[in-house]
Amino acid sequence: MVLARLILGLLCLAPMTGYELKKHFDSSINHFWNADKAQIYRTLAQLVDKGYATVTTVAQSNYPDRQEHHITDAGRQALVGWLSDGAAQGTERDPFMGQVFFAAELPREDIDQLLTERRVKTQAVLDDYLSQREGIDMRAAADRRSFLMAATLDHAIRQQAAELEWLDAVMEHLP
Amino acid sequence: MVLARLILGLLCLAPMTGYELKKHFDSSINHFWNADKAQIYRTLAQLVDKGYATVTTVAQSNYPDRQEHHITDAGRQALVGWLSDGAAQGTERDPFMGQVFFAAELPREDIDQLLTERRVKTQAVLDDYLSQREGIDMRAAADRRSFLMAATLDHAIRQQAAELEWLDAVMEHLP
DNA sequence: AGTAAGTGGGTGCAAAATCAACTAAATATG
DNA sequence: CATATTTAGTTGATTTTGCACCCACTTACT
Repeated sequence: MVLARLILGLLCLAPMTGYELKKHFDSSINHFWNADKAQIYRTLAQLVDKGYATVTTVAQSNYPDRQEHHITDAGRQALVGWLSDGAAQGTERDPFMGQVFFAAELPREDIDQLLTERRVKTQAVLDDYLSQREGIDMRAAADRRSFLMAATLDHAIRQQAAELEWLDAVMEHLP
Repeated sequence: MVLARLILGLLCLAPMTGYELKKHFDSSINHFWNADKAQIYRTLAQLVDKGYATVTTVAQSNYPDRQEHHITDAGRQALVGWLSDGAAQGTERDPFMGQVFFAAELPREDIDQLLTERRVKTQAVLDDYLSQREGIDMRAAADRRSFLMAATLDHAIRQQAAELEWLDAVMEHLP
């Protein structure tokens, strides 16, 4: 359901193929959502037969035909409906915290390793987000759309930074 | 998969019924995972027929029989295997950030309302976490197990606090 | 006396998500 | 020249999750 709305959101910015949607998910949406391509294509099909999008086949000289998906007015309404229906509350879900919660089953050095490993990964994710942000933040304050999109990336950056601080605190005080 | 490990982790602390597991999820695990009770009972059944747990029916005078689930050695090994298999990296997934990402489709006052509403909810979640922490932090530094369990709650608290700061920043600078 | 909430355990079903493979041509890289 | 990678989309099988319902009995509330 959320995926359907996110796809509508992207189609609202520009008509797109499933393939392009997948690339957007991998590049700009990845900090708060991701999706398997099979799931994207199937959701796209659902959107079409609900009347939220239409398809037009665009032939290309060298590459396969593009199945361009265009949002309809009904689709735009559905999107706005979702946005107006109140702030969503996603259920927290982090397998790593589960590992930490039960990490006492491991010997001390393995716990340290677990935390260190996560620290490396978190730092890598943070670096990725920071480099993503470099491309946008100059004109981000300009229009509202860009500002809000950049803001979600900032959120992810803050979350990763907070996690690094937490990891350091845990590693320092672990008895 | 993750749910199965979390259940094993809880069974590792003490033998339990599905009902008790659900209560643990709702009270102490909720800041990083939650689970439907149907899902818990089914996963429990899977654990039993994989040989990771055994059931013993304990009759009670007044209340229904308890199907007490005990972790086996194989179960303990599976748990430790998961913990040793490297730090998990959960895929970020927050529908609210999706709403923010596309919020420019809404008129300005609706955006403010969306953010304000989320702020209220986030504050409520934070308050809940803070009150949960009050019951544990005195002896939390004592043994490693309690420390690690409390640490995951601290993580959730930091995340919620970071989100509040972010929300305030967004509301202040939104063009 | 009647209703709610708690204890304990389930079933059925439908969405949603994941994994893996398969098609098929073009272009880039070694 | 051979092997990836990119473009574009599809199918099948399986797992995970969520929601709604059902049983039966007990204690607490009003």
